[in-house]
Amino acid sequence: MIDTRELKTRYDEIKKNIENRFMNVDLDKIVADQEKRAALMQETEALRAKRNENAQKMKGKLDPDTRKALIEEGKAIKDELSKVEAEYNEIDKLFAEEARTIPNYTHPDAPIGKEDKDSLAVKFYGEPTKFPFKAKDHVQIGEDLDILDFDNGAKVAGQKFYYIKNKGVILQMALERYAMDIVLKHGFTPFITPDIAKEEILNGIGFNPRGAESNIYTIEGTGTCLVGTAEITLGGYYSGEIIPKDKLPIKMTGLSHCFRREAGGAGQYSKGLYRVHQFSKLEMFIYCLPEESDKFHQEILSIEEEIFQGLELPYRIVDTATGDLGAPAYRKFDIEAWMPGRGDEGEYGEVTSTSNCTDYQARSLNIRYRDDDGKPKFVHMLNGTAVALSRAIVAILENYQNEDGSVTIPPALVPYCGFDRISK
RNA sequence: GGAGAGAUGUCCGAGUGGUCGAAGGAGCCGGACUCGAAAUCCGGUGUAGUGCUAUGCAUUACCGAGGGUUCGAAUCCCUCUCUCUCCGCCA
Repeated sequence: MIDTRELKTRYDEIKKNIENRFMNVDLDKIVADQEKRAALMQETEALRAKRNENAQKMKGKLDPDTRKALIEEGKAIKDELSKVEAEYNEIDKLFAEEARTIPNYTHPDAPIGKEDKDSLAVKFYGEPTKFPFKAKDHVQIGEDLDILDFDNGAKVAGQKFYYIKNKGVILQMALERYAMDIVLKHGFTPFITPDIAKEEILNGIGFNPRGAESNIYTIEGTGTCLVGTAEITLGGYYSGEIIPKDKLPIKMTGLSHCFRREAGGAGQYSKGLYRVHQFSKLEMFIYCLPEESDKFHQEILSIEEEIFQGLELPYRIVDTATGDLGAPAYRKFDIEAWMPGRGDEGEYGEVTSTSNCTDYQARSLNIRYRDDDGKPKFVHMLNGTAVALSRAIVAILENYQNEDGSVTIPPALVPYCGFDRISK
């Protein structure tokens, strides 16, 4: 969440930001509730001070009458306090919920716009792959080669689940290791994280585990959820902690399964592996000093480029429009790889995403560092995809397909695969 | 899964319902001593709020988390989380 003390001092900026993000947040009501809360807080604290004073008076030996009078006074204070406290708790809870709906501030250079198409393509790498034959999509390629099986995935687990088989398995493992090696070269500490996290962590990262539009699977009666990304488990790792300044930046990379409900996510553009309920992903995560987060955001993006350039896949980088930013993100860059089987003649499809969430998540999760003046301050937190295995496989199968139905393995992956082609 | 023990500040650790934001130690910061250092001695040293006559003063909350009992809770009761020990089961 943002710093609610800034609701008044940066009111116009916050209001404008909500408009730019096309969000439905009633800022004036939140400010009014904040004032109500402050008034009730003062009242509560004054009563508590009276209660404490009354209790102090009763420490020593007292004659029975004085003692009785003090107890009566204490009881009266207690009754009044419990009423005021109840009112305060109600408004406090409401205000906290409302404050959480306010999005993060936005980087001044982020393109302003409502939708996906308002996002700005800031870089193109390589030429979209062309074939002298009619290109197939990855579903057809994968099923023909018997490396992907959607039918049995649906039978056993349901719609949008799949099996990976045969050399497809080796391809996925090769990709994992290939990406891991590149990320490690840049000084990240590797993790395999839990695939489950507590709701409070989800909330702190900015995911809403509840509600009809939630993309999160919750596990009935446990207070926990299946993670949609290792961003959650890596970001929760230091929750509640004060990190010594000299430990920063902390760079982590985590492999996890990712589970997403994707309610209403069917259709042409999300077929096959592109949008599924479960996939594996290697995620990068950085905790750093506030003044360094823009720099590290660029570093994550450049590592993502290194991974996709190494695979020799054409892609573009998109600077995400304000209306498409998640609430925690201050700025977000996506890499969209060329996917020849997407749409009629191929299209770019998202394969990575990196966000600078500044101190928005750190404030909710209470993650701080001790500054030179001895005061704890909130760290900045950034995340980025190293490789989302399912989507990377879409891009590889479609770009490296051959007319005979076989798929050439990208040269960078051959040492990891132990073969250079998948054919029938 | 069963039985038991525990969770206190940066760390270790004491704590009989009121004199406890919390003994004692370590660490850290400042000072004295020293040519300098070590040792020693003296002083200081949590976090998050709120109010105001604002580099300060006052006040509230925080002893794993959340409830409860009480005039008053680190201390008593309940629930939960986590850690440790033993048993069972198991890749």
